[in-house]
Amino acid sequence: MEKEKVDKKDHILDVAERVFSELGFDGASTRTISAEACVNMAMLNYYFGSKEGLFLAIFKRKMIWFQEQLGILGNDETISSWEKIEKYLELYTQRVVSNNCFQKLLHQELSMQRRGELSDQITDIMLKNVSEVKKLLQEGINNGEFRKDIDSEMVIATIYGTKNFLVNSPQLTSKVLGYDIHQDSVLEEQLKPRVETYLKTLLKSYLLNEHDKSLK
Amino acid sequence: MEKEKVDKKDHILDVAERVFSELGFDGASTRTISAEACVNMAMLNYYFGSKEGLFLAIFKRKMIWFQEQLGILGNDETISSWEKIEKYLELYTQRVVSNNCFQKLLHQELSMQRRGELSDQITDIMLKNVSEVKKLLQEGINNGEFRKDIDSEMVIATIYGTKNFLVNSPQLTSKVLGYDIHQDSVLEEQLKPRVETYLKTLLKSYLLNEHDKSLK
DNA sequence: CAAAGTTAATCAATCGATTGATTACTCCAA
DNA sequence: TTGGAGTAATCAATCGATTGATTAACTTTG
Repeated sequence: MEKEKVDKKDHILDVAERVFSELGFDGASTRTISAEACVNMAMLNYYFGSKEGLFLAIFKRKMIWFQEQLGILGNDETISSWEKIEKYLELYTQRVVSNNCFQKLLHQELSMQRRGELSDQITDIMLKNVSEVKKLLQEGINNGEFRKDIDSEMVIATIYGTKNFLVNSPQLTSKVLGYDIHQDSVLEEQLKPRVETYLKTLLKSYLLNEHDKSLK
Repeated sequence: MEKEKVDKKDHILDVAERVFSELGFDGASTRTISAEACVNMAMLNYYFGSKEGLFLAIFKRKMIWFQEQLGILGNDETISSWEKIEKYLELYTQRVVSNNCFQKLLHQELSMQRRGELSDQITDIMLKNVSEVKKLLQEGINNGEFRKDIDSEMVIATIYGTKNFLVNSPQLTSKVLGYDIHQDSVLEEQLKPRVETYLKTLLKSYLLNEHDKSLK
């Protein structure tokens, strides 16, 4: 019984996460969510108190997963700074493709100034990722691998921003690129390797010193 | 008469733009907008047909000026392709800074697939801008100014995406950059020139052929 | 049996949109 | 210049639909 209850709550959270990310907070009605989850509408309030409570429950569940992901970025001393950036880009594009629903929801909520409590928590988590990348970039500058005049913070904005633009505006992206990125197979086999290759090339030309570029 | 009518429509558009930006599309009710604009509720539908029509009218009004500038830029035969890109970046960052509320709202709407008609029309208008930039890039490739293997569509995603990331998540950006971009003065004097310089440097290192870079 | 889980029905509030009536204005004939 | 027909603009009132939330009755479970 207790286990079934947890499973059911989890199932609701799964569906609600998807519907919220598709329609936004206001656009996703409790009726739509409950219908998609095949549960009675009153169950949402029974389990989570309110629509906002449901929304918060989704984030709290995901935060745990996020903290774990942060640990993955271990410090490998055997590879160059540029190779670390490359590995980070591979990890990042992979994670984005497999979690693009939540990523979209996350940045939608991040761009809303209301519900400030929640935005602050998301911001803090994002900051941890940012500082990890900044460390990698600074390391590359210090050991002479990267140019000294690079704008680290802007580079991060480019990495995250380029991905967000592509994933968060699927209709526009699909038309511009000429294939439908709503399909998971296209996302995985077309967009992901293309973004990965592009970001590597773009950042290599910006970050690396001239004499290092020809070596690679 | 005709003039007053235009003025009133323009006044409604001004107010609606602000309210939409503050509350989002769903959060901004027609009642709120009409009350703020001191007009009867029915006037919104009388003038713009529907709430969506009102939103689109705001959007189209904003787009006209920028597309004019783009057209002028594309037809200018006196400057190089790279200089055109530079000028475009200047136009773009300037517009973003002075319109960042609405820009945020725009990409929020674009990231939701509901309200198909509205999203489709926004997408179509955006596509025009995209194709203009693509023309500039292709021109640079054809005349040998740019590298032949650049990914034009991804470059566009980087331009738009980098900006969106910065202005759509003001809390996060402010913490990362170390100054509060909610202040208009900071936005204008700090962020704008920094983004402009960064994007120019980034794209120059990616787009230009090696022998051209040293010339510039 | 009692508590937890689940359901259909319903609540008040608010939404976008529309109606028909009324006012303000334009324009042309007298 | 004036008066009235015709059009555009504006208004209060209200429509049906949908929203999030709640109730009370019912079922399952321990």
